[in-house]
Amino acid sequence: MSARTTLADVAAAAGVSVSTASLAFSGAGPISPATRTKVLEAAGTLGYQGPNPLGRQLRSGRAGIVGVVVGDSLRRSFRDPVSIQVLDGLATSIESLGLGLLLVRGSDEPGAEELNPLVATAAMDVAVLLWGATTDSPVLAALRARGVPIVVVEGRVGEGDALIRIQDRTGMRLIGEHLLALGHRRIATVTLPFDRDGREGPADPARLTHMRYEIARRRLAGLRDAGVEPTVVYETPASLVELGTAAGRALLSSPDRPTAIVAQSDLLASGVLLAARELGLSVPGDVSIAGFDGLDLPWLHPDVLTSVHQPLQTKGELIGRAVADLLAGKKPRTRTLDVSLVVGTTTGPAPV
Amino acid sequence: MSARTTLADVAAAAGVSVSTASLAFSGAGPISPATRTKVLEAAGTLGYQGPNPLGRQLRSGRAGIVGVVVGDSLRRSFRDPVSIQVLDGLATSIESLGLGLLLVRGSDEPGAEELNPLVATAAMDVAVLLWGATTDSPVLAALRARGVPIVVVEGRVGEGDALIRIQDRTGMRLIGEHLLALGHRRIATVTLPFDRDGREGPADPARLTHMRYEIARRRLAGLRDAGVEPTVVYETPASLVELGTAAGRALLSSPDRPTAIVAQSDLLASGVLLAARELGLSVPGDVSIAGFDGLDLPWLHPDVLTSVHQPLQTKGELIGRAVADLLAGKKPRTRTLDVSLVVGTTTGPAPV
DNA sequence: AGGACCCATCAAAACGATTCGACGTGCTCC
DNA sequence: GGAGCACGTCGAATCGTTTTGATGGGTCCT
Repeated sequence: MSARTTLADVAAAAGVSVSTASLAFSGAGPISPATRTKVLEAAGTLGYQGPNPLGRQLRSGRAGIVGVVVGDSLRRSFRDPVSIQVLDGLATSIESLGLGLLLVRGSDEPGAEELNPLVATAAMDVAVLLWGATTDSPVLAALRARGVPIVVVEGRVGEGDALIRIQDRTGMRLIGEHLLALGHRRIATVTLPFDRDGREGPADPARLTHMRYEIARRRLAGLRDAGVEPTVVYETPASLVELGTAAGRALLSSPDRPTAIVAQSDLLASGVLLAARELGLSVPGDVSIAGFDGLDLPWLHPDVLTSVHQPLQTKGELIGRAVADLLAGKKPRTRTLDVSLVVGTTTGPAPV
Repeated sequence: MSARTTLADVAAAAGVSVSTASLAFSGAGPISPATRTKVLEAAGTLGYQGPNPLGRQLRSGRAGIVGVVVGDSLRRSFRDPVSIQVLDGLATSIESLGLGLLLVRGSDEPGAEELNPLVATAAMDVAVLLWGATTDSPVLAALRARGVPIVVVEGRVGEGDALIRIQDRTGMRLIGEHLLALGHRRIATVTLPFDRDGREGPADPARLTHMRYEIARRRLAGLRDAGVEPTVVYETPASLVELGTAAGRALLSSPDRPTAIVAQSDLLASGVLLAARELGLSVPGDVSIAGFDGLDLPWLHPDVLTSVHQPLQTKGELIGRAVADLLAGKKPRTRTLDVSLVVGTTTGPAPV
């Protein structure tokens, strides 16, 4: 018990060489069933639990680990069911590849104050940047310097990184067209953060010109693609219900109240919906509300959000496939997933 | 680029021995500032990004990784904010120890159909079983066979495992006393799963006798400690809002409607609350509702659940400390965290 | 001036496995 | 009956680092 039993011990006990014992476990290479069972029996009596992963890893040069870099606080990152579902798909996907999932907090502050040392030192064969990596992210730089292959999700991709994303611009265009067809003309939008400075409130034109995060930018552009010019672009610092509620209160109690509000996430949209209920407004009678992501939010009952569904589970699996491709030495590619508009109970004809 | 540069290369370039180069990086042992910078410069020009973790790990015998075993599906496990917050606390805590967090799916089906191979093969220095491990869990058995030190959270502990838990029995007693003091006599309870068979609905006495999961058992016992004998014990297969709603509908539309409902989690309680609203019942006028965990649920606005607060973040940190202790070779202990009753807007005097 | 230290450096031995090439067998085929 | 072949086994090298014990030169003390 004190000194862990090693493959050499097992080999000695079984009366074979270390290499043969190794073959008995790995199954690679020819070995007679007789010796194989002999080795396995010896392992059994010695309480040997299979080859030490550390030794195997060093020799093979592979850690068997995929580093998943999430936002600086897990609590904040995982408060959004979107992340969870993607992570779930990813986990099952890479598990079937025999890989483990290392969770790495990684602030992408370009000030590079203090980079999580794990990013630089932890053993990982591939890294997945789960949200909106920006090109100036120090995490990205550190990983690239280490030569770790990178999969970026919904961000801006650098040379040689794989990218997985959805058609969010198209999705938003669909919502815009849907609302226009219903006769809406005064449409406001509640957006995801433009930048990491935590700004909250209506964005002035100047702020709209340089948006750091791709997601907010693309989704806003999608709305414009439909020909919708939002009366107000209300920015939030995170995708949280309470921030949606705050935005909803502000937008819905203004004198020139919009007839429709499009939020860039379902969590924000549900906040807006709660604000509308709170103000005694009928949805969609007085105001239509649409979101993005296609989450299942039971506590919104009996309402069902009109939203753009993205295949979150599939997204995770696709990330897993990208990981496998990179490990196999294939060239990194960009894959874009389809989305679909699903009309719920929260959008209807514009009030006359 | 093809063959990764190694410490030996750096040493050669700097004109020193490998051991000296190692010292330059690790900082252990004496080394002159001059040679140190010389080595670091050589590393810089060669693009060497510090010692290969795999080599270091093999030599030191430590992977620098804590395996966190969660339920069989991340999506289901992390749907509850409770888990997220604990994980967040744990992540920051072990990060400060310089350790990484390996997420491992682990079904604890005692049938042992197919154990996640990661449990048996992945490199980890300590394992944390995040929810309600039962003593017959094959995951537990596999880890113990490997000789991996184990921290169990809210489960039944085996010999030699550390255990972190909260005073949930006391917490439930507090809720029971609170309701009794308000004059409630017909009190029903909505519970977490007793077992993993997915049963849903009122539990008959037979079922109450063998409850596999500690949490449900202890929380139910706490209510009884207060002298409350629930009129109905409504079991749910998971801590989900919609299951709470279903339970609430059933309990609140029955002829001998209870005047108070205690749920074993805030998510369940909020579901019950939604059901009450749906049925047009006044809370707490017609029925009082209490939960457990102390979550911040903004979408319940303007209601605030009466609940027992448990220090989730602290819990995560405490798990981290237990991990550190085990790594330092200290003897595993059991730590129990305090809880406190926080009265919200959802409980009031029993209707006359 | 000589001996006792001390400090920086180095060589070599782990750490635990995988894998390549070599080496015997025992068999088949001509 | 001899040459060739396939199969199973083994020895040795290798992965990249850390760490221990030894070595050498310099400094300080007596």
